[in-house]
Amino acid sequence: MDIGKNIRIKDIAKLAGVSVGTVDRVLHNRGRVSDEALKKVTSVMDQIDYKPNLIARTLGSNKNYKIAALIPDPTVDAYWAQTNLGIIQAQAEWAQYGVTVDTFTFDIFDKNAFIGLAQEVLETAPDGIVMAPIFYHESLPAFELFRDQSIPYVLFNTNIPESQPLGFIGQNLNQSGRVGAELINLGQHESGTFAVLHIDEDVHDSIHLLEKEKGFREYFQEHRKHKFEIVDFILNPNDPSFDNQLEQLLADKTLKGIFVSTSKGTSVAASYLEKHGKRDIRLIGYDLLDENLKFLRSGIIDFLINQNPKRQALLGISHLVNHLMFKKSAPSMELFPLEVITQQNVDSYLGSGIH
Amino acid sequence: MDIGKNIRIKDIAKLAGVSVGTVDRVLHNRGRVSDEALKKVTSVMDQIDYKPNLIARTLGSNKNYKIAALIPDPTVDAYWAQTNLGIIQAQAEWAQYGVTVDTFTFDIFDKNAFIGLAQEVLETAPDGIVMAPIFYHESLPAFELFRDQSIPYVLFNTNIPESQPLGFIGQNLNQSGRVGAELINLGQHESGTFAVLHIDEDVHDSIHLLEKEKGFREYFQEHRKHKFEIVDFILNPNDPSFDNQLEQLLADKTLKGIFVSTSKGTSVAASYLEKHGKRDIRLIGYDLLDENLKFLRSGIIDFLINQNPKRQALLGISHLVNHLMFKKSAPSMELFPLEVITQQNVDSYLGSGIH
DNA sequence: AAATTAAATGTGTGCGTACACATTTTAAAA
DNA sequence: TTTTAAAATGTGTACGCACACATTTAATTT
Repeated sequence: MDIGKNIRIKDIAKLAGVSVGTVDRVLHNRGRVSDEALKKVTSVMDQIDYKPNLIARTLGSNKNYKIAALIPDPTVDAYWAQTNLGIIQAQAEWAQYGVTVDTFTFDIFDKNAFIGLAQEVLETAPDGIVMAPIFYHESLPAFELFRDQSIPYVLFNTNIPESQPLGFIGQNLNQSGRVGAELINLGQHESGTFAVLHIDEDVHDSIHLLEKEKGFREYFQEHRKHKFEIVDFILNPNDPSFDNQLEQLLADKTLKGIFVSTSKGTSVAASYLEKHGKRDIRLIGYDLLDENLKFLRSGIIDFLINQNPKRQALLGISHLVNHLMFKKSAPSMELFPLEVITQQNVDSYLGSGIH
Repeated sequence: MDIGKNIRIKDIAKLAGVSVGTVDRVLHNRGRVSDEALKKVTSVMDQIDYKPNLIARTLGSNKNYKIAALIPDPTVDAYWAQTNLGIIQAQAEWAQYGVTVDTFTFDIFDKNAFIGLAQEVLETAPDGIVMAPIFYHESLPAFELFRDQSIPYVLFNTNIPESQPLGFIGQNLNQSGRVGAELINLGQHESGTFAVLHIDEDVHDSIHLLEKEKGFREYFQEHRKHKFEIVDFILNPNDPSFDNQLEQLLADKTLKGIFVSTSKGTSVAASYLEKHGKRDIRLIGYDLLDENLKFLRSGIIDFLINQNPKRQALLGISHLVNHLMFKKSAPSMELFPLEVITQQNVDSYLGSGIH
């Protein structure tokens, strides 16, 4: 049919017996077209399958887009370091298309500084923003500022749907907790105790963590026949009683497994298990951080659930670029698969570029 | 630095004090340039970071690329049906860029017809080819034909590295078998038997399957402390003794788990386990086929390893388009992660568009 | 009917690259 | 030195779209 040449605006104009200008006005409905001409053009449009050449469109406009990325300081946290890698990769990928990405980092212990940073971002007048809104209350006024300037923003890691972002990239946290529960439960036949550990310097994403715990508990309500107790810890490594609390937990002879809700906490828990020689306690945690990988390979950690922070950032930026540059709209919510990482498949994840 | 305008060929020409034509000749080294001019241009190139505008480049050439996809008949096999979905998605994705994908299907039971099909493909004079070379010997002459016409080809599913394709998309099969072994071994404390089942109408990808088995066995050689026996079956559902062989296997009271190496065979084995009420035997299989999902959800299948045929095809075509249209080269081998699918994370895989 | 204004339509140019072709410079032959 | 060929370099155009601007046509007003 359509082999060889593609249909161009010019072709439509010829078929409709009008000029390309008129076709252009119809296509983008910017008025100033007579009913007669409109009818002629739409009639042609109905018969043929016109697909605008996105390449040509983009070449014409040829704007240099500036994107701002707001993330927690990657130098003090391995999780956000991975996020940063995603930003760097996106930067490299889109540089040829004239996209620049400026990263703005904030201190996860200093909520109040956040809004100031948002202001600072605005002063650079970016064309779009990607951010990880880990401070709920402090993010809301930032969103308002962005909307006032009608700067589109994409969220990742944590969703705040009521802010109506252009898009969200992340995971279903409740389901993530369920996966954790499933993995910890696998092949456990005797009764005993499971522990859920939230290890974090701050409670900054407690909603985040509690959502996982909720899913974890739901799973057991639905699936468990035998009697199992779930104990719950919210631990701060800076708390003087931190060591004590953990040691006490490990002293429990009936302890069968530990589910750690944070990526950083995973390796902390693992080092305790290692120190006490508790290789038989199943440990489930989050993310492919170097520390975690070490413990996964040595068998202390049994499973890691991959949140793929790198890819979250990468896709967030791609989402924005597609919107700005190609005027292409992607689904407003992209939920990543809940990847289960084991000793045997971990390398296949590390090897492949995107994942 | 580089904010605002990007460096264009025109800019380089001005800086070097030559014309754009000369710069063009240097960039694409098509000769006809004096040593002096060459030096001037390369000197400028060393100082600045020129990145050609891929959009403009593509617009200029503006060829309509025709890609041929060679796959087994998707109407008779759910696995290849998924592959076909990937091709269809790629088709939709690239249609706007003037790329057409023609699918050529072959009968997996008729090896001899394959070379004829390859000939047929060549007659349509495609600009590139993606194929799943499941017939090793029959594929070799096809590759030769493609190379004679210098038509680039990308392989997926099965690799034939010695044919030096433009790229390969697939998985590490040995490691895949290891993952299967790891999952089957998880939490098994008593001694017993594990079975490896190759269920397939034909032995067409036996190398494929044996590679998985090799990895499976290697894992046990390295990890198992307790005594476990591995039994091995190569089954053909069309064989009259098929039922008997399977029933006999299930009669073994020490049987702890089954690892099925094929996607289709997975649901076949599952239906037997269901029929005999053997819910305690761990079953590991391949791929998110509808049949398999049913058994995974009902708990007959414990784990599925996702080969992601859809994405393999999708990426294979993208690889080719990037090569042809954007002259961008991707890594020549893309090994997908070995995704472990469970009851609890399966929906997160089905939901997300790409995975 | 002529003049004025508004509406409708058409024309032209730039975006950055690649490539064909025209022009200039240099080297070799007469 | 002039002629001729070859090498080097420069110029112009197409690719498809968007948008600014020029031109034409229709509707009002004088």
